[in-house]
Amino acid sequence: MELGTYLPYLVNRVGQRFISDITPVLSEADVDIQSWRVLIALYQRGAQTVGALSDLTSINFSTLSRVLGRMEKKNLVCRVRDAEDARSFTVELTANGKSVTETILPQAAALEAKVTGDFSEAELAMLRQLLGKLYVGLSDYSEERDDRLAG
Amino acid sequence: MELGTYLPYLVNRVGQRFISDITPVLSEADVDIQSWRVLIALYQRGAQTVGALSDLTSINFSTLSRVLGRMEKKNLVCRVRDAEDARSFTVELTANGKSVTETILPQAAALEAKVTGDFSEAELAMLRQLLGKLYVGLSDYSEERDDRLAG
DNA sequence: CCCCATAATTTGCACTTGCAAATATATTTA
DNA sequence: TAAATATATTTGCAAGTGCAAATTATGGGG
Repeated sequence: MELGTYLPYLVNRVGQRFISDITPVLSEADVDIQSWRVLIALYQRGAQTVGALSDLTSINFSTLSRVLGRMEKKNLVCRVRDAEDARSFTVELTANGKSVTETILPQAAALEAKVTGDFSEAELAMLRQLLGKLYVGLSDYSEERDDRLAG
Repeated sequence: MELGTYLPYLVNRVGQRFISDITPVLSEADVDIQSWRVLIALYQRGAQTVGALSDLTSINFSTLSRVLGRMEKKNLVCRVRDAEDARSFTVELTANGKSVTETILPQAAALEAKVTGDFSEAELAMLRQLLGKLYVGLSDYSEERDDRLAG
């Protein structure tokens, strides 16, 4: 096996670069990378329970709980008891959170456009599709493993 | 912009899944995810300086320094002063490190094979190529930014 | 109505992380 | 050749992280 063909390596390397490239933009807005993930998720998918948000962002439950704590302090989100199931909290963007997101979003989009400048539309579509398909494969694998453990 | 087309989101999600899927295998061998990255890099590319290893693995310098500390304690790697430049250390796999890597590697390969079971060879090749291309785009962007800062 | 099993979220704790400053060595300069 | 500058790596510190245990709340059976 060669490093340059090892998928987790290729994926991780790109992920890290994305983080270091977006970090200066985020610092400007005093938002950390995890909070940014939460902001986009909420902005694009609307209010969510903590659990749903954890699925959506791939941020660990307890970590997310603390990320939300930080975000609440900065008045980016608020947590309200879910009306239907009082065990859950519904997390929603505050007006300020929405506004901060709308400040960062165009810069993030510009970054994405810039770094994919050499891609054709077809290549971009293909990359997105393949990443989606890979995610499905990985998720199926996780579920199989969990089922095995559960008996 | 939609979450499902936002590249950093798609990439990060896949990266996280890879981590959670490989973690049980690594725990078995008492190796953490960062150490695993270092092990593969050294195994496939041979001994490296700390700096080269940081580039190769995308692990932050100071973090890597401590990861190497842990790995040394577990007798996975050793650091020797570079013969040509005594500022550098050369990091090399120990016999034990090599053996641990060879235990994990087939399982990691099997995981990759399993999660890409639905991919054609062409799709796999395409995915790797596009991730490589994206990495180049991201790296060019980082360099431009650094140049701008440097004046 | 109360108890128990279950589910959603948070917290305690020990450890990891990244930044910036410190250390160690190399190279250039005057 | 001593001082100044540059490069490679490590460390101090203040957060951030994940696991497992604790907390808060639901819903069904007695």
